[in-house]
Amino acid sequence: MLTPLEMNTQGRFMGQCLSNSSLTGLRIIIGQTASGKSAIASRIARHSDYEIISVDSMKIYRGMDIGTSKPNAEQRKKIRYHLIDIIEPYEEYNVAKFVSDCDRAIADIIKRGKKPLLVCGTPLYLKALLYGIFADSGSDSQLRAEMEKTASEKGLAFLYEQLMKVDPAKADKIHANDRKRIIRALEVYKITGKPISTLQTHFKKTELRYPVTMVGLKWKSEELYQRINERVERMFKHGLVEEVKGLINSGKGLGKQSGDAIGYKEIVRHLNGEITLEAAKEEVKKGTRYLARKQMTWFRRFPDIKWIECKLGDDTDRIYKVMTESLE
RNA sequence: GGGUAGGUAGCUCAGCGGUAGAGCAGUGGACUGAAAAUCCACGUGUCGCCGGUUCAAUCCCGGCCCUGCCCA
Repeated sequence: MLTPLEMNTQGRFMGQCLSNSSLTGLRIIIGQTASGKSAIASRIARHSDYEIISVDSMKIYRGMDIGTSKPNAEQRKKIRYHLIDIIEPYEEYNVAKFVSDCDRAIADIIKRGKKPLLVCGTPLYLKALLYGIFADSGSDSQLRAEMEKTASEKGLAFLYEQLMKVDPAKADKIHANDRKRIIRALEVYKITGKPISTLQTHFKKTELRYPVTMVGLKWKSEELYQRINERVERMFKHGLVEEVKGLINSGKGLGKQSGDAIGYKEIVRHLNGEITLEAAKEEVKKGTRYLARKQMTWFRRFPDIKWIECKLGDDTDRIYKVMTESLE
Protein backbone atom coordinates (compact mmCIF):
# COMPACT_ATOMS: atom_id res chain seq x y z
CA MET A 1 0.00 0.00 0.00
CA LEU A 2 1.19 3.48 -0.78
CA THR A 3 1.82 5.87 2.05
CA PRO A 4 -0.15 9.12 2.03
CA LEU A 5 3.02 10.92 1.06
CA GLU A 6 3.60 8.77 -2.01
CA MET A 7 0.02 9.06 -3.08
CA ASN A 8 0.24 12.80 -2.69
CA THR A 9 3.25 12.90 -4.99
CA GLN A 10 1.19 11.11 -7.56
CA GLY A 11 -1.72 13.40 -6.94
CA ARG A 12 -4.14 10.55 -6.29
CA PHE A 13 -7.05 10.23 -4.00
CA MET A 14 -6.16 8.15 -0.98
CA GLY A 15 -9.02 8.29 1.48
CA GLN A 16 -9.44 4.53 1.39
CA CYS A 17 -5.88 4.15 2.58
CA LEU A 18 -6.93 4.83 6.17
CA SER A 19 -7.45 1.89 8.48
CA ASN A 20 -10.95 0.64 9.25
CA SER A 21 -10.87 2.13 12.72
CA SER A 22 -11.19 5.59 11.23
CA LEU A 23 -13.76 5.10 8.54
CA THR A 24 -15.81 8.01 9.78
CA GLY A 25 -12.84 10.10 8.91
CA LEU A 26 -10.31 12.50 10.14
CA ARG A 27 -11.65 14.54 13.06
CA ILE A 28 -11.05 18.21 12.58
CA ILE A 29 -11.83 21.09 14.88
CA ILE A 30 -11.87 24.46 13.18
CA GLY A 31 -12.44 27.91 14.58
CA GLN A 32 -11.22 31.46 14.49
CA THR A 33 -8.32 32.59 16.59
CA ALA A 34 -9.33 32.80 20.27
CA SER A 35 -12.44 30.70 19.67
CA GLY A 36 -11.30 28.21 22.29
CA LYS A 37 -10.62 25.33 19.91
CA SER A 38 -7.26 24.42 21.42
CA ALA A 39 -8.61 24.20 24.94
CA ILE A 40 -11.47 21.97 23.94
CA ALA A 41 -9.24 19.79 21.76
CA SER A 42 -6.88 19.28 24.68
CA ARG A 43 -9.74 18.29 26.90
CA ILE A 44 -10.98 15.80 24.35
CA ALA A 45 -7.53 14.33 23.85
CA ARG A 46 -6.97 13.99 27.58
CA HIS A 47 -10.00 11.73 27.90
CA SER A 48 -9.42 9.49 24.90
CA ASP A 49 -6.73 8.11 22.65
CA TYR A 50 -6.45 11.15 20.42
CA GLU A 51 -3.23 12.87 19.55
CA ILE A 52 -3.45 16.45 18.37
CA ILE A 53 -2.11 17.70 15.06
CA SER A 54 -1.74 21.45 14.84
CA VAL A 55 -2.77 22.88 11.48
CA ASP A 56 -1.22 26.25 12.09
CA SER A 57 1.36 28.20 10.15
CA MET A 58 2.88 29.88 13.19
CA LYS A 59 2.90 27.27 15.94
CA ILE A 60 5.53 25.44 13.89
CA TYR A 61 8.23 27.86 15.08
CA ARG A 62 10.26 27.02 18.18
CA GLY A 63 10.45 29.76 20.75
CA MET A 64 7.33 31.56 19.56
CA ASP A 65 5.17 30.36 22.39
CA ILE A 66 3.21 33.14 24.03
CA GLY A 67 2.20 34.97 20.87
CA THR A 68 0.98 31.83 19.12
CA SER A 69 -0.87 30.46 22.16
CA LYS A 70 0.83 27.10 22.13
CA PRO A 71 -0.12 24.45 24.66
CA ASN A 72 1.96 24.77 27.83
CA ALA A 73 4.44 22.25 29.23
CA GLU A 74 1.82 20.77 31.52
CA GLN A 75 -0.52 20.01 28.64
CA ARG A 76 2.28 18.61 26.56
CA LYS A 77 3.13 16.11 29.25
CA LYS A 78 -0.37 14.67 29.10
CA ILE A 79 -1.11 14.91 25.39
CA ARG A 80 1.00 14.26 22.37
CA TYR A 81 1.05 17.20 19.93
CA HIS A 82 2.28 17.13 16.36
CA LEU A 83 3.57 19.85 14.03
CA ILE A 84 4.33 22.24 16.84
CA ASP A 85 7.95 23.42 17.28
CA ILE A 86 9.19 21.71 14.16
CA ILE A 87 11.47 24.46 12.81
CA GLU A 88 13.43 27.53 13.92
CA PRO A 89 11.95 31.00 13.36
CA TYR A 90 14.61 31.86 10.78
CA GLU A 91 13.76 28.80 8.67
CA GLU A 92 11.26 28.74 5.84
CA TYR A 93 8.17 26.63 5.47
CA ASN A 94 5.33 26.25 3.01
CA VAL A 95 2.01 24.60 2.31
CA ALA A 96 3.46 21.65 0.45
CA LYS A 97 5.80 20.83 3.32
CA PHE A 98 2.85 21.02 5.63
CA VAL A 99 0.87 18.54 3.55
CA SER A 100 3.65 15.97 3.56
CA ASP A 101 4.46 16.55 7.25
CA CYS A 102 0.81 16.19 8.12
CA ASP A 103 0.31 13.07 6.02
CA ARG A 104 3.24 11.54 7.84
CA ALA A 105 1.93 12.54 11.26
CA ILE A 106 -1.49 11.07 10.51
CA ALA A 107 -0.01 7.79 9.30
CA ASP A 108 2.26 7.61 12.33
CA ILE A 109 -0.57 8.15 14.78
CA ILE A 110 -2.80 5.56 13.13
CA LYS A 111 0.02 3.04 12.95
CA ARG A 112 0.41 3.28 16.71
CA GLY A 113 -3.29 2.63 17.19
CA LYS A 114 -4.17 6.19 18.18
CA LYS A 115 -6.53 8.68 16.57
CA PRO A 116 -5.50 12.02 15.06
CA LEU A 117 -7.41 15.14 16.02
CA LEU A 118 -6.64 18.12 13.79
CA VAL A 119 -6.99 21.64 15.15
CA CYS A 120 -7.04 24.17 12.36
CA GLY A 121 -6.21 27.84 12.48
CA THR A 122 -4.68 28.06 8.99
CA PRO A 123 -7.42 27.18 6.51
CA LEU A 124 -5.18 27.09 3.44
CA TYR A 125 -3.10 24.33 5.01
CA LEU A 126 -6.20 22.30 5.73
CA LYS A 127 -7.56 22.80 2.26
CA ALA A 128 -4.30 21.63 0.69
CA LEU A 129 -4.26 18.63 3.01
CA LEU A 130 -7.75 17.62 2.03
CA TYR A 131 -7.56 18.33 -1.71
CA GLY A 132 -3.89 17.82 -2.41
CA ILE A 133 -1.37 20.06 -4.05
CA PHE A 134 0.72 19.77 -7.20
CA ALA A 135 4.18 18.38 -6.69
CA ASP A 136 6.20 19.45 -9.70
CA SER A 137 7.79 22.60 -8.43
CA GLY A 138 9.52 23.96 -5.42
CA SER A 139 10.33 27.58 -4.93
CA ASP A 140 13.39 29.50 -6.00
CA SER A 141 14.23 32.43 -3.78
CA GLN A 142 16.85 33.74 -6.18
CA LEU A 143 14.35 33.82 -9.02
CA ARG A 144 11.88 35.61 -6.78
CA ALA A 145 14.48 38.16 -5.80
CA GLU A 146 15.25 38.86 -9.45
CA MET A 147 11.60 39.38 -10.24
CA GLU A 148 11.15 41.62 -7.20
CA LYS A 149 13.97 43.70 -8.61
CA THR A 150 12.37 43.81 -12.05
CA ALA A 151 9.08 44.80 -10.48
CA SER A 152 10.59 47.74 -8.63
CA GLU A 153 12.59 48.86 -11.67
CA LYS A 154 10.07 48.41 -14.44
CA GLY A 155 6.86 48.21 -12.47
CA LEU A 156 4.66 45.31 -11.56
CA ALA A 157 2.66 45.81 -14.74
CA PHE A 158 5.71 44.65 -16.69
CA LEU A 159 5.61 41.27 -14.93
CA TYR A 160 1.86 41.06 -15.22
CA GLU A 161 2.14 41.46 -18.98
CA GLN A 162 4.66 38.62 -19.08
CA LEU A 163 2.19 36.47 -17.20
CA MET A 164 -0.58 37.36 -19.60
CA LYS A 165 1.59 36.00 -22.40
CA VAL A 166 2.63 32.72 -20.78
CA ASP A 167 -0.47 31.99 -18.69
CA PRO A 168 -3.46 34.12 -19.63
CA ALA A 169 -5.81 31.92 -17.62
CA LYS A 170 -3.91 32.65 -14.40
CA ALA A 171 -3.46 36.32 -15.25
CA ASP A 172 -7.18 36.58 -15.70
CA LYS A 173 -7.84 35.12 -12.28
CA ILE A 174 -5.53 37.32 -10.24
CA HIS A 175 -5.44 41.08 -9.86
CA ALA A 176 -2.73 43.12 -11.57
CA ASN A 177 -1.62 44.40 -8.14
CA ASP A 178 -1.22 40.98 -6.58
CA ARG A 179 2.55 40.99 -6.51
CA LYS A 180 3.09 37.68 -4.79
CA ARG A 181 0.79 35.67 -7.01
CA ILE A 182 2.17 37.22 -10.20
CA ILE A 183 5.72 36.40 -9.15
CA ARG A 184 4.83 32.90 -8.03
CA ALA A 185 3.05 32.12 -11.31
CA LEU A 186 6.04 33.30 -13.32
CA GLU A 187 8.38 31.41 -11.05
CA VAL A 188 6.54 28.15 -11.70
CA TYR A 189 6.50 28.79 -15.42
CA LYS A 190 10.23 29.46 -15.46
CA ILE A 191 11.05 26.35 -13.40
CA THR A 192 8.69 23.86 -15.01
CA GLY A 193 7.90 25.38 -18.39
CA LYS A 194 4.23 24.83 -17.57
CA PRO A 195 1.62 27.47 -16.83
CA ILE A 196 0.71 27.30 -13.15
CA SER A 197 -2.97 27.27 -14.08
CA THR A 198 -2.52 23.80 -15.57
CA LEU A 199 -0.99 22.55 -12.30
CA GLN A 200 -3.32 24.13 -9.76
CA THR A 201 -6.20 21.79 -10.35
CA HIS A 202 -6.55 19.89 -7.08
CA PHE A 203 -8.89 22.27 -5.32
CA LYS A 204 -11.56 21.67 -7.92
CA LYS A 205 -11.78 17.98 -7.14
CA THR A 206 -14.90 16.67 -5.52
CA GLU A 207 -13.26 13.82 -3.68
CA LEU A 208 -11.17 14.52 -0.62
CA ARG A 209 -7.88 12.83 0.19
CA TYR A 210 -9.30 11.88 3.58
CA PRO A 211 -12.85 11.36 4.71
CA VAL A 212 -13.52 14.03 7.32
CA THR A 213 -15.70 15.06 10.22
CA MET A 214 -15.41 18.78 10.76
CA VAL A 215 -16.72 20.65 13.76
CA GLY A 216 -16.42 24.40 14.20
CA LEU A 217 -16.77 26.83 17.07
CA LYS A 218 -18.80 29.84 16.10
CA TRP A 219 -18.94 33.17 17.93
CA LYS A 220 -20.70 36.47 17.40
CA SER A 221 -17.97 38.84 16.37
CA GLU A 222 -18.39 41.30 19.27
CA GLU A 223 -17.98 38.48 21.76
CA LEU A 224 -15.05 36.96 19.93
CA TYR A 225 -13.39 40.38 19.80
CA GLN A 226 -13.80 40.71 23.52
CA ARG A 227 -12.04 37.37 23.94
CA ILE A 228 -9.32 38.48 21.55
CA ASN A 229 -8.73 41.70 23.47
CA GLU A 230 -8.52 39.84 26.74
CA ARG A 231 -6.15 37.29 25.29
CA VAL A 232 -3.82 39.94 23.90
CA GLU A 233 -3.74 41.64 27.31
CA ARG A 234 -2.83 38.30 28.84
CA MET A 235 -0.05 37.73 26.30
CA PHE A 236 1.58 41.03 27.18
CA LYS A 237 1.20 40.33 30.88
CA HIS A 238 2.79 36.93 30.43
CA GLY A 239 5.87 38.37 28.80
CA LEU A 240 5.32 38.54 25.06
CA VAL A 241 7.68 41.50 24.80
CA GLU A 242 10.41 39.55 26.61
CA GLU A 243 9.81 36.59 24.35
CA VAL A 244 10.38 38.75 21.27
CA LYS A 245 13.46 40.35 22.82
CA GLY A 246 14.80 36.88 23.57
CA LEU A 247 14.30 35.76 19.99
CA ILE A 248 16.10 38.82 18.66
CA ASN A 249 18.94 38.55 21.15
CA SER A 250 19.45 34.88 20.39
CA GLY A 251 21.29 36.14 17.34
CA LYS A 252 19.29 34.18 14.82
CA GLY A 253 16.27 36.41 15.02
CA LEU A 254 12.99 36.08 13.26
CA GLY A 255 12.66 35.02 9.66
CA LYS A 256 10.76 36.49 6.77
CA GLN A 257 7.70 34.38 7.55
CA SER A 258 7.83 34.13 11.32
CA GLY A 259 8.57 37.85 11.45
CA ASP A 260 5.16 38.50 9.94
CA ALA A 261 3.37 36.85 12.83
CA ILE A 262 0.83 38.98 14.63
CA GLY A 263 2.15 39.85 18.06
CA TYR A 264 5.73 39.71 16.86
CA LYS A 265 5.96 42.22 14.03
CA GLU A 266 4.30 44.91 16.14
CA ILE A 267 6.63 44.37 19.08
CA VAL A 268 9.64 44.46 16.80
CA ARG A 269 8.43 47.86 15.62
CA HIS A 270 8.07 48.96 19.22
CA LEU A 271 11.57 47.75 20.09
CA ASN A 272 12.88 49.68 17.10
CA GLY A 273 11.35 52.80 18.59
CA GLU A 274 8.76 53.23 15.86
CA ILE A 275 5.67 52.92 18.06
CA THR A 276 4.83 52.97 21.76
CA LEU A 277 4.12 49.81 23.69
CA GLU A 278 0.49 50.81 24.02
CA ALA A 279 0.21 51.37 20.26
CA ALA A 280 1.84 48.00 19.61
CA LYS A 281 -0.72 46.34 21.83
CA GLU A 282 -3.57 47.99 19.96
CA GLU A 283 -2.05 46.91 16.66
CA VAL A 284 -1.84 43.34 17.88
CA LYS A 285 -5.50 43.40 18.83
CA LYS A 286 -6.46 44.89 15.50
CA GLY A 287 -4.35 42.40 13.55
CA THR A 288 -5.86 39.51 15.46
CA ARG A 289 -9.39 40.70 14.70
CA TYR A 290 -8.43 40.95 11.05
CA LEU A 291 -7.05 37.42 11.14
CA ALA A 292 -10.27 36.14 12.68
CA ARG A 293 -12.30 37.70 9.87
CA LYS A 294 -10.09 36.23 7.17
CA GLN A 295 -10.25 32.78 8.72
CA MET A 296 -14.02 33.00 8.59
CA THR A 297 -14.10 33.75 4.86
CA TRP A 298 -12.36 30.42 4.30
CA PHE A 299 -14.50 28.49 6.73
CA ARG A 300 -17.69 29.73 5.10
CA ARG A 301 -16.60 27.96 1.96
CA PHE A 302 -15.70 24.65 3.57
CA PRO A 303 -18.43 22.08 3.07
CA ASP A 304 -20.11 20.07 5.80
CA ILE A 305 -18.98 21.79 8.94
CA LYS A 306 -21.05 21.21 12.02
CA TRP A 307 -21.05 24.54 13.81
CA ILE A 308 -21.40 24.87 17.55
CA GLU A 309 -22.65 28.27 18.67
CA CYS A 310 -20.67 29.70 21.57
CA LYS A 311 -21.48 32.54 23.95
CA LEU A 312 -19.58 34.40 26.63
CA GLY A 313 -20.23 32.79 29.97
CA ASP A 314 -21.19 29.53 28.31
CA ASP A 315 -21.05 26.27 30.14
CA THR A 316 -17.90 24.67 28.73
CA ASP A 317 -19.20 21.22 29.66
CA ARG A 318 -22.05 21.73 27.23
CA ILE A 319 -19.69 22.59 24.38
CA TYR A 320 -17.46 19.67 25.30
CA LYS A 321 -20.43 17.33 25.19
CA VAL A 322 -21.73 18.55 21.84
CA MET A 323 -18.24 18.45 20.43
CA THR A 324 -17.47 14.90 21.52
CA GLU A 325 -20.82 13.69 20.20
CA SER A 326 -20.21 15.40 16.89
CA LEU A 327 -16.82 13.80 16.57
CA GLU A 328 -18.02 10.26 17.29
C1' G B 1 -29.33 80.19 38.57
C1' G B 2 -25.84 83.23 34.98
C1' G B 3 -22.18 82.80 31.12
C1' U B 4 -19.78 79.96 27.43
C1' A B 5 -18.52 75.97 23.83
C1' G B 6 -20.74 72.21 21.66
C1' G B 7 -24.66 68.02 20.19
C1' U B 8 -23.33 65.39 12.36
C1' A B 9 -21.50 57.57 10.81
C1' G B 10 -19.76 52.73 16.13
C1' C B 11 -15.59 56.62 17.80
C1' U B 12 -12.94 61.48 16.87
C1' C B 13 -14.34 65.36 14.05
C1' A B 14 -14.82 68.52 9.18
C1' G B 15 -18.56 70.96 6.42
C1' C B 16 -22.30 73.94 3.67
C1' G B 17 -28.90 77.94 2.36
C1' G B 18 -29.71 73.32 -2.70
C1' U B 19 -31.17 66.91 2.28
C1' A B 20 -23.37 65.30 3.96
C1' G B 21 -17.66 64.00 4.18
C1' A B 22 -12.62 62.36 6.28
C1' G B 23 -9.61 59.49 9.59
C1' C B 24 -10.02 55.46 12.76
C1' A B 25 -13.03 51.32 13.71
C1' G B 26 -16.10 47.87 11.02
C1' U B 27 -17.79 44.53 6.81
C1' G B 28 -17.84 41.26 2.30
C1' G B 29 -14.80 38.73 -1.21
C1' A B 30 -10.44 36.36 -3.81
C1' C B 31 -6.90 32.89 -2.37
C1' U B 32 -3.10 25.96 -4.00
C1' G B 33 4.63 26.06 -2.38
C1' A B 34 5.51 33.59 1.87
C1' A B 35 -1.17 32.39 3.96
C1' A B 36 -0.86 35.46 10.99
C1' A B 37 1.21 36.51 3.76
C1' U B 38 -0.77 38.99 -0.66
C1' C B 39 -4.75 41.40 -3.14
C1' C B 40 -9.82 43.53 -4.36
C1' A B 41 -14.31 45.91 -2.92
C1' C B 42 -17.81 48.43 0.57
C1' G B 43 -19.76 54.98 3.74
C1' U B 44 -28.13 56.70 4.70
C1' G B 45 -26.66 58.66 8.96
C1' U B 46 -33.97 60.76 12.55
C1' C B 47 -26.98 66.18 10.85
C1' G B 48 -30.29 66.50 19.49
C1' C B 49 -35.97 67.79 19.64
C1' C B 50 -40.06 71.29 18.37
C1' G B 51 -41.43 75.47 15.81
C1' G B 52 -40.26 79.85 12.53
C1' U B 53 -38.00 82.42 8.12
C1' U B 54 -37.20 80.68 3.00
C1' C B 55 -38.91 78.12 -3.38
C1' A B 56 -35.45 75.18 -0.37
C1' A B 57 -32.80 74.37 6.43
C1' U B 58 -28.15 69.88 8.77
C1' C B 59 -26.75 75.15 7.96
C1' C B 60 -30.23 81.27 9.60
C1' C B 61 -33.79 82.69 13.96
C1' G B 62 -36.55 81.30 18.58
C1' G B 63 -37.64 77.83 22.36
C1' C B 64 -36.59 73.26 24.73
C1' C B 65 -33.47 68.98 26.09
C1' C B 66 -28.52 67.03 26.85
C1' U B 67 -22.96 67.37 27.61
C1' G B 68 -18.28 69.92 28.80
C1' C B 69 -15.99 74.21 30.94
C1' C B 70 -16.23 78.98 33.75
C1' C B 71 -18.82 82.08 37.45
C1' A B 72 -22.19 82.14 41.53
